Amino acid sequence: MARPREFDTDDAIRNAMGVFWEKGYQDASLPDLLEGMGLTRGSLYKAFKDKKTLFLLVLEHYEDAAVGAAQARLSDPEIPDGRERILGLFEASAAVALEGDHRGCLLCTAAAGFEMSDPEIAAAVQQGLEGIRAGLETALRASPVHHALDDAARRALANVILTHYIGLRVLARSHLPLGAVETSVQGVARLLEAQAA
Amino acid sequence: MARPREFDTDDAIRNAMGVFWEKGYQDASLPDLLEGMGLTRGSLYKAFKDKKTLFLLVLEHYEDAAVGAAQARLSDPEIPDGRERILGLFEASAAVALEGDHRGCLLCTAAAGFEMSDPEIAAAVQQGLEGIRAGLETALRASPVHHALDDAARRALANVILTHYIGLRVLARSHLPLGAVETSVQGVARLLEAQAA
DNA sequence: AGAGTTCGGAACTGATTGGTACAATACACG
DNA sequence: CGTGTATTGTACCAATCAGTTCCGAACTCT
Repeated sequence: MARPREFDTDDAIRNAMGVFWEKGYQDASLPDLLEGMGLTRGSLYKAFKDKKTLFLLVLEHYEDAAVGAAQARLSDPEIPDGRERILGLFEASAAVALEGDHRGCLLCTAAAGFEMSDPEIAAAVQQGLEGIRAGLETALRASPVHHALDDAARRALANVILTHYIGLRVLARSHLPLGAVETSVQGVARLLEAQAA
Repeated sequence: MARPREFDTDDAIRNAMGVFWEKGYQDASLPDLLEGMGLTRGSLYKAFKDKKTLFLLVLEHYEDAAVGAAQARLSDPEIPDGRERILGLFEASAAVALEGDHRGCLLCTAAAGFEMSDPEIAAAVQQGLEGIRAGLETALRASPVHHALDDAARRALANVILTHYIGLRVLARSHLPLGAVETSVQGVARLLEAQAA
């Protein structure tokens, strides 16, 4: 009955994700978003209400895309040993950083920022990180060394690996030449070498 | 020759550290700082030039105080086994978080933020984190299991533990009830259990 | 006591923040 | 081919940002 939208909503969210991913929630200004999304103020506020709502949509999309990809890798049946799936995830994370992609992980960056004082954003970030942890637990179930762990122990180990993942992603973002990114895979290997309790 | 300053510079920096620690560099507004430091705009700019310079002084102070305390713990001769020193550091970090102190680590928060695009801030943060790593290496030298490691292997292990430390501190700040803070000590214990290469 | 300086505090600046109001526009439907 | 409706783009808004200016007050030294 009226004029149709000139842009694709999903495209816009994808582009917004790029901006938020690079700059973080607070440091992505509205002009930044408008340029990255290729639309104007009026369109953005009509379609997405406000900056925070847009960010929540972006987090949702990130969870579908990036977290989903990680989960797929962590449950890949073509790699029978779950330990190798986890190592592969860390290798890939380190590799993109070493290739010059210093965006890190959108969720990890958000977790370190002041925007966590907003309960809705905090809930979305928590959900995403729990998705990664769930993927890690799936992989641990497929590890010959760890599959016999009880639920609590498996969850604890997944938490440890998740902590390591966050540290790696923060360091990847920081541009700091500490060498920790390069040796991160050794670290996870070390975590997985240790025998179950 | 003139009117003396009504505040102590070191006190002011300490108070500024409190504000930056809680809110982060970007999110600490000038009114926040003025209130926390108990002085007015004119005084602040006369004494500290600008916000960034003040933050660099705060980072310096943090390195002396917090990083210094960590290093002291990591080289404490009363704990002969360096592994226990490291575990103690993580226990303490987790404990303050579980007691409700969600400030995390000033350096780790800064490392995850956009302020790292400033080279002076990045350099100061790097120096602080390298201080922590140096402390970890010192402790590893006092570990019966690890003291025979060559320099590269010890440094790699220290990097791994540092990565874990950053992840823990970010999670402590995030308020997320992921359970990773509670089990973090297990994680480091796991890292230290593994035999040397 | 008087001269010389520095400090403290408030008013102000220009830029930028996220968000809104509204008019012009372009399309779908009848 | 017009009418109605949703989108678009621009101009605007108040609030806040870091930083500056300036004058009166307070103190030290002679």
